[in-house]
Amino acid sequence: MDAWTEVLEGTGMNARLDRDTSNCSIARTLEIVGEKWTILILREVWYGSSRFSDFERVLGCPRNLLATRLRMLVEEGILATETYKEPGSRSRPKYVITRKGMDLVPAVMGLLQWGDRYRADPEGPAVLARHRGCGAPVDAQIRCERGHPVQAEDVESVPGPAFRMKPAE
Amino acid sequence: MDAWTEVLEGTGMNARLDRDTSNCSIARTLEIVGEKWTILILREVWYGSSRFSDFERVLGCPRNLLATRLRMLVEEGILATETYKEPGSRSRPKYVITRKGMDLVPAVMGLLQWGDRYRADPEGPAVLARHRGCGAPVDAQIRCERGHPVQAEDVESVPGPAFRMKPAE
DNA sequence: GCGCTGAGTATAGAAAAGTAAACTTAGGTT
DNA sequence: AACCTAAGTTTACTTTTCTATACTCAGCGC
Repeated sequence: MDAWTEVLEGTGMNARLDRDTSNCSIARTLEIVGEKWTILILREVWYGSSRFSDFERVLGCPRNLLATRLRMLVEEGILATETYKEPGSRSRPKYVITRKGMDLVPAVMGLLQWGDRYRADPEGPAVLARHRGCGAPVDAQIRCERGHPVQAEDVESVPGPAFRMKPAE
Repeated sequence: MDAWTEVLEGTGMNARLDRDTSNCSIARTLEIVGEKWTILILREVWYGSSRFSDFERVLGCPRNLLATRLRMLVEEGILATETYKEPGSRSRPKYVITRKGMDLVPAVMGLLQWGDRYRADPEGPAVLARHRGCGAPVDAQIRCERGHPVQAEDVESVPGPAFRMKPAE
């Protein structure tokens, strides 16, 4: 009997299938970064872009969508605005990543790594990620609190403190 | 001067802004897992569901989209079909995760972890991930090849072997 | 051979996203 | 004062994706 079956033993309900999925952390993260362009904007920030025109030029994304996504990312605290000033021009806003945005890097690294492994061009990936200074390639790994590297197969999911059942109809 | 500026030194072009983004591993991964429901289906597989009716019940996802997503995931080799048979019923297909699918776990763990940190209910997350056996909580981390844990700030991105410029117009 | 069940398919309408191009704004230059 | 530029906003239109519901299909029990 697994952890899902245990919770509701004897009630005839199924914790796995009848649970409330509205408070899922994966789904909540996707509400923000799951829209088209959002992760690609973050990718460009990570690669070093910061200006509206940078994003427009490299992504080819429509200006209205770009403006909407940037506003949302700033509202969520994933990006912050600062100002820059080219000589001879007025001050304009630029976008920089925050700690909250930096904390998305492991997830994005996971996507990058999977694409590198399964969908790269024959000659390899277009971009490499490496440890600044040390220069060694980096990757996303799962680790347990005690420091052991963990295989995906060795991860189990169990109901947490905010586990709830679907409201009855 | 960073690695992006170096590549095209003196050409007047900008490697960061005028590069070809069509071979980006992040974008290619998102082509597959970026559609609505796809990651949520994988989440349920990871939590232990395997049948069409399981996914429909727990996700509340329209049947045609569910069928489309499952077919795509099988075509991509992320899920595989097996058969199951309940006593008194005919054999029916079920869906199990493959190695290729397992390799998405670090990315999904990254999303889970970010949601747990920034968007969880006050009482905590709905689901916990832990190291089977050892029982300790697990998380997604970035590591360099030499084994050091790496902060997101310490990751730099540089042009890789398949780096190309945007075709001139 | 008839109904039941799980696993789909078909179709039509609604919502979201994408595209293109014109318009606005605010300061710095001339 | 008129002009330029980056960073948007607005509008109108097309395309894609999502949703809801009805329908089909294939075996098993009766």
